Amino acid sequence: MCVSGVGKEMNMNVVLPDGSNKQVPEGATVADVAAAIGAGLAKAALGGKVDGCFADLDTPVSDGAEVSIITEKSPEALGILRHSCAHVMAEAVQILFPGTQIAFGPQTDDGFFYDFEAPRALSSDDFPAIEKKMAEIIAADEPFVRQVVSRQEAKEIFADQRFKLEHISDLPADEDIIIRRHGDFVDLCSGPHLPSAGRIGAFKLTKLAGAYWKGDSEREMLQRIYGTAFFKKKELDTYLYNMAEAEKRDHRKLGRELGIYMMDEQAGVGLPLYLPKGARIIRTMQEWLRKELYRRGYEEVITPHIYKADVWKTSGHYDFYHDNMYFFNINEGTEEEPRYSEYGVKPMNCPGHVMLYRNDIHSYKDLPVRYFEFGTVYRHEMSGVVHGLMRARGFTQDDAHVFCRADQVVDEVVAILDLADSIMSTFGFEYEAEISTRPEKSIGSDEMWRHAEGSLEEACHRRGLEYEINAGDGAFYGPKIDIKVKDAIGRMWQCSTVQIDFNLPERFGLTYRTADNGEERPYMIHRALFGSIERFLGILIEHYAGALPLWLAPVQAVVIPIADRHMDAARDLVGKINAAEGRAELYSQNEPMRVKIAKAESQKVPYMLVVGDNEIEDGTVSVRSHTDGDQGSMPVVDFMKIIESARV
RNA sequence: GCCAGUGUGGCGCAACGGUAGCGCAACUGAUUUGUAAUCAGUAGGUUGCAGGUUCGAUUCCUGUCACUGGCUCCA
Repeated sequence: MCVSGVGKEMNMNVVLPDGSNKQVPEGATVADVAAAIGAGLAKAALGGKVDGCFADLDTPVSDGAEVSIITEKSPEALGILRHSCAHVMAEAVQILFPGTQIAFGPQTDDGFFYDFEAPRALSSDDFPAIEKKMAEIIAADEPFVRQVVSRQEAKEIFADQRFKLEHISDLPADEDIIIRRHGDFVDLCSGPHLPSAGRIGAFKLTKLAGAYWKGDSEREMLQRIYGTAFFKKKELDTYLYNMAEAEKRDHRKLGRELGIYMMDEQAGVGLPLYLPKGARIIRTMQEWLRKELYRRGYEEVITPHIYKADVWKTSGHYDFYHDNMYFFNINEGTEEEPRYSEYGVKPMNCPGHVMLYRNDIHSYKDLPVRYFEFGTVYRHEMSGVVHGLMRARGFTQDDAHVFCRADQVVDEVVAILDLADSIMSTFGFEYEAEISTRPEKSIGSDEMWRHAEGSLEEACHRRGLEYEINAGDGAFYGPKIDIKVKDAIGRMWQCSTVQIDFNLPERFGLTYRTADNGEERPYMIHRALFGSIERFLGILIEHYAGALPLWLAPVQAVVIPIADRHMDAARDLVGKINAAEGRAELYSQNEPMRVKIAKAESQKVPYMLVVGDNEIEDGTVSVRSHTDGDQGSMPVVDFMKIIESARV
């Protein structure tokens, strides 16, 4: 602690987060401290106890208090701004639509939202009016005032706000109730908030959506308004620009423009049809992975797309997954004496692999058994959730099941994580991992869960893979590791999943022979690393904005003859590239070269090869790269090396 | 499944209570072309679908299907 003050006035000492001290005049308030430090916002401790909000700027600071400072640059500052902006929005909505019931209004990763139940349905046409009112509120620059009230007082204050009343009754009885006033608006909210609304530099309402009260689909649906806010207008502009750019990468748009896949209303919802280029990419992905899997001790299997309903009854899908499955009946008797059998289209590949395992007796010495399959599955997803290739009703998993002994689980999971990492780095992705643990409703003993969860964690540690714990979010049949990858606009999509399953080995009665000739149940590990090949492709398209790397590009090069007399030489070059397992196309249309260049560029083809008099004479080719532009000419043999280097 | 919005020729868009227009693409012809789109011409839609209101609807209303955003879901 520092000693005394200087000068005539009595000074006190406050402690800054870095441990240094600051002299402030006696009687200084939180605001004074903030000003003395030159901080935009300050969170001051009161008498040594951090209060956790910004609003009480006029609260005096005591000698020796610890002060933490939040400036506009602090990581939490933007969230505080946005949450405060949510209050401002709720205030505006209540003014414009008296009688509106307000629910919750938190910050999000890139903005904020607030849930309302307005007297009439809101629409985005109301945004300009709401934004105008918000601007007025912000211009008035009133402080957010924190207040601690009793439960009874709170109930009176929120007498006409039924969601707030419900929330009050959910709060622990011994807890103080903190409310926040801003002008005439009052919210049940502990903060923290900005000192005053005027600090909101720029905001914009972005979208209107429905959201269930408390996230419960059994409860009423409210209207949610999303917005975003920043300290500076320029930051908002940058954000909006980036969002617009991201939209251009949407795989649904690029999928059409680049001829990758299509949807047909007549075909049905969520059933993509792959055009030649899309098929090409998917096969390339599969070939790459197949080689990798063979190298890593997997065996490929092929299983049917449909099974008799009995299989699904044994697996449990018939009862627990019925609504998501396609079932049908077929007459296996005669017209006179019909005998109907029920079949189900597979929503997962597990039962097939389980039956393959069950086909033989297994020794403890034979384990692990690793079966993989590019298994196309169909799930009748709810109509509102389908989303291009990311969430379809028919898709192909790079599915595998590992049957192993308890003592092999960690090694197997380590190997899977290693493969997952290899995939992600090969395709150019960063990823996040999380472990989901035992949910409330689950099967299996405590012991099994402990071992399984411990194994997953240990495997992550061994790989040096950081993970978050998603408590209680595991499947009912076992814990899992999920790996998620970001799409163009920052949405996270689950790709890889590694799940331990206590259920199917039990239901299908899987066993292996132990060293002492006993019978033991094997562990079963489900894993899919692309997850869904289609989803992975969707993310890939967005990640590369359609310009796939050479080894994945469906067309690696287009050959452009300058005039008709160069056509034969151009055709020869295409043949040569394709003979070397490359993928080239001839642009033979009667168009000027620059038009062909333009078309190839818009198709994001990695290389454009120009063949004219000079090239034919020299045995060269003029190379233009999509990423780097005109490269001048090079001997054909040199370009062939580039193509060969991209072989899977 | 729920909430809100949208639905016009292959694609991207315009119009709007009075019998739909543009660009790209397509087709035909000309041009034989040297690094991001040559010129001219032709054809193509009863405005998702079904009802209703109206003298008359693509435009208004209802239902339905699909799509978009979000919620819930993704044993």
